Amino acid sequence: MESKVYSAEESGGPKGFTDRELDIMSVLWREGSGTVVEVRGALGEEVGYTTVLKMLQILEEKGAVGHEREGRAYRYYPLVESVRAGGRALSRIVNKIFHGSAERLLATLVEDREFTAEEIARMRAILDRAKRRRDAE
Amino acid sequence: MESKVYSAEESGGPKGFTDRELDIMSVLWREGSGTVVEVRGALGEEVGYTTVLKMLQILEEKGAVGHEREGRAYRYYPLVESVRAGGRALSRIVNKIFHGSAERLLATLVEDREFTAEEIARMRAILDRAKRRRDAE
DNA sequence: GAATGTCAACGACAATCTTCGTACGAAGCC
DNA sequence: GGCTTCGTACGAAGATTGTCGTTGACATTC
Repeated sequence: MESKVYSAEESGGPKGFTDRELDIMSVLWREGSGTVVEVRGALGEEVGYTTVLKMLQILEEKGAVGHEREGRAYRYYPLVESVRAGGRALSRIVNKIFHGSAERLLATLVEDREFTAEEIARMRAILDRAKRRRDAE
Repeated sequence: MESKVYSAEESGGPKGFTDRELDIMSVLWREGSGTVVEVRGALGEEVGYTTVLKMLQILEEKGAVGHEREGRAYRYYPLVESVRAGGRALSRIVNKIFHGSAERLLATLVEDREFTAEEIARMRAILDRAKRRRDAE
């Protein structure tokens, strides 16, 4: 058997993803894994097969994904969690664009989108939970 | 007199900023404006003068900044608002990383940082305001 | 076993980004 | 006038991204 997941070492710098890279990571996060054909399909087949393959190879070199053999093809898996990537991206935005103010980020977020009453309630619940956690210390 | 602000046309695609570009935009947003020397100073002088100048010229070509003459030097101004850039960056993250769920984004945000009671209160106020605005329609 | 189809690997290519070195012009100084 | 200094403009070099075409290895099918 040979279900080992090959991957490049996740060395020093976990930089952000470019647009195309993010497209591909988004598919892998959503679906859990994917072959080249599957990822390309999820992207609407607007890019060539070899392009998707190349991007996956680049992402693998960066340590963002790994692969294992599945029949004749490779199945790729994300190696960085979406939440961690999201956290880094958010940090960057808060610091560089909103000058460290998460409030301003939230204000922009709620201004740009329409939320249902339920969504707002759940977001409040998230804050309340954070507050209780904070107060408990 | 010649206080006109020269700028490239802000044509179609206002894409995101790369890391270095964001560094520079961040300075301009925070300070309001800056000469090459000032921006470079704010960046800790870790990059060469001509590098900063070049980046500003590229940003100008993209329509992100404009400049006017000040003595012998140029003073650069941001032409895109930080809030708009932030909104675009947030959209990208919500869609590609959090699969469209602003709640999950918020959850990640509050998990990654420590907030004071006041901050949490103000963030709740932001949500309450959004809710009232929503209910009023 | 020859043709066809599937799939990864390799390498090429253009487009950025990021970094500067060098050149060039204008202002001030001696 | 000539020198130095301050500042921009130009262009080049290396790295990375993103796009494929082509090739070659295996399987499948006739």
